[in-house]
Amino acid sequence: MTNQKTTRIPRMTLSRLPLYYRTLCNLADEGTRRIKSADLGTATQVEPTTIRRDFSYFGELGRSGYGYDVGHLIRIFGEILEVDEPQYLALVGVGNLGRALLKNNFRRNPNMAIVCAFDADPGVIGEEINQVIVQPMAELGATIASLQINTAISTVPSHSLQQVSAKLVDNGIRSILSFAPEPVILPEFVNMRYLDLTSEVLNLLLLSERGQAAVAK
Amino acid sequence: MTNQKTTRIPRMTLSRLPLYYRTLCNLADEGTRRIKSADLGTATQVEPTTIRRDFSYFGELGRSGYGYDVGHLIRIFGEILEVDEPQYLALVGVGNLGRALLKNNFRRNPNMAIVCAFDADPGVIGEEINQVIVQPMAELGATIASLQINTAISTVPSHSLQQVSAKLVDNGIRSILSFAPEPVILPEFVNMRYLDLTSEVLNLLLLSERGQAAVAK
DNA sequence: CACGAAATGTGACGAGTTTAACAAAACGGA
DNA sequence: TCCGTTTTGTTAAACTCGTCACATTTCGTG
Repeated sequence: MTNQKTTRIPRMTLSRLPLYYRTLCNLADEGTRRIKSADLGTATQVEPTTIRRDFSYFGELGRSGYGYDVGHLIRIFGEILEVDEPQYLALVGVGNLGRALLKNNFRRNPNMAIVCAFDADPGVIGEEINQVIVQPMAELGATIASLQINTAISTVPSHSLQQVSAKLVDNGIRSILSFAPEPVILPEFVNMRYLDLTSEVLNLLLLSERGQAAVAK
Repeated sequence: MTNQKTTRIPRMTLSRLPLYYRTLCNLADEGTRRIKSADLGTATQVEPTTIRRDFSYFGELGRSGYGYDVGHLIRIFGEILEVDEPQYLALVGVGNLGRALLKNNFRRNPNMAIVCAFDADPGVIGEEINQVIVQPMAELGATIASLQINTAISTVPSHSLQQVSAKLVDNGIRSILSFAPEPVILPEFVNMRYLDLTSEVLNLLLLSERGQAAVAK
C-alpha cells in the first residue's frame, strides 16, 4: 500500500490503447476468443514485441503458449479508457467542421457525445443539429457548469482561439482538442491537443517524399 | 560537392516545421523583423533549446547576440516545405466530414487544395461543392492520373477503407491521410497517416486525468 | 504424466530525442 | 574601439522508446 509500484505508463503505450481496444472489440464481434501478439500485430500494424511490452505495463495479461483472452483484454483496457463512464463534450465553433462533428457525434461510441455547442455567429445560434441546439457564447459558462463538462472540442479560428480557450478554462474545462493550428498559452493544468489539417498534410508529404534535405556544411 | 554532409533531419524536427513556419508568418504579418529562440519558444510552446537545435540542422541561421531574421527563416522553411509548389489533393468519401473539408479546402493555404472528390453513393455524385464536382469511384483512376495527384484524404468508413485504399494505391497515390480508425495493410512505399477523432479524445483524457495507472506488482 | 511446441514477459541494447550547460560569436552603447 | 551583454550553436548527458533475444511458462498431445 505504501510502496505502490506505480510504474509510469509510457506516453506512447497509452496512445496505442484506443487502437488496441477498438481492434479487440472488432475481433470479439467476429467471435474471436483468444489472440496472440503476432496476430494482433498484423491487425494493428504494431510489432508483436511492442504489443507484449505495452501489455506488460498493465500486469501479466497473457498466458505463455496460449496468448491473450480477448474478453479479458477488453475488460482491462475498457476500464483504463473508462469507456463505460459517459464522456460528455462541449463544442465551440459551429462552422463547417463543427457541424460535421456534431452530425457525426461519435455515433460509434455510445458513451461519448457532444452534448452542447456554442458559437458567436447569430446566424447559427438557435439552430438544432442532431438534437443539439447551438447556444450563444454567453451561455457557455452556465451550461457546461450545469452539465459538469470538463472537455471541449474547439473549431474556432485562430484569431479568437486564445480568447475562447481562456473562457473555456475559466469555466472549468480542463482538456481541449483544437483544430486551429496556433498554440495557445494556458495554465499548466490544462491539457491541450492540436489537430491542424494543413500541418498534417504537410507532414505527410515531408515524411514521405524526402526523408532528408541535403545540408551543405 | 562530393562530400555532401547530408545530415539526416530528425523526424521530430520535420514535424515541427509547419508550426515554426506558420508562427513565423504570423510574426512577420505583425511586423516583427527579428526574433530570438526564447520568444519563438513562448509563441510555439516549444523549448528554446529544441528550437535552436532544430534550426541548426538547416545551417547556421541565426546570429549570436541578435537572434534570427524572421524573413530569412520564412524563406528557408518555405523552401523546405515547398509551400510555393502547388499541392493538389484528392478526397475520397464525401459524407459530413468530407463535405466540411471540401468547403474549407485549405482556404488559408493558397497552394494546397482538394481538386477532386469521389464517393460511392449515387446520392452525392454530381453534386458540386466549392467548385468541385463529386465523381463516382469508377472515375478515380482516370482523374487522378490526368491531374497527376499522389496524395489523398480519405473519410471513408472503416469497412470499405481497405478496399478503397488499395484502389488509391493502384492508381498512383503514395500518401494517404485517413480519418478512419482502422489500420490498413498497404505496401511499404505508401505513407499512411491516421486521424481518428475518438482516439484523439480518449488520448486527451488519458494523458490529462491520469498520468499513471497504478500497477500493483 | 511427460515432452516437444508455442507464446509470453523482460533484461539488455541501441536508436532517436530532449535538455542542461557553456564556449564562442556578434551586438550595441559609451 | 572597447567591453559588458545577449544569444547562438553544440557538446555531453539524460531520457524515452522500440526491438532483439531468450529464459520461462503454459499448452496440448501421445
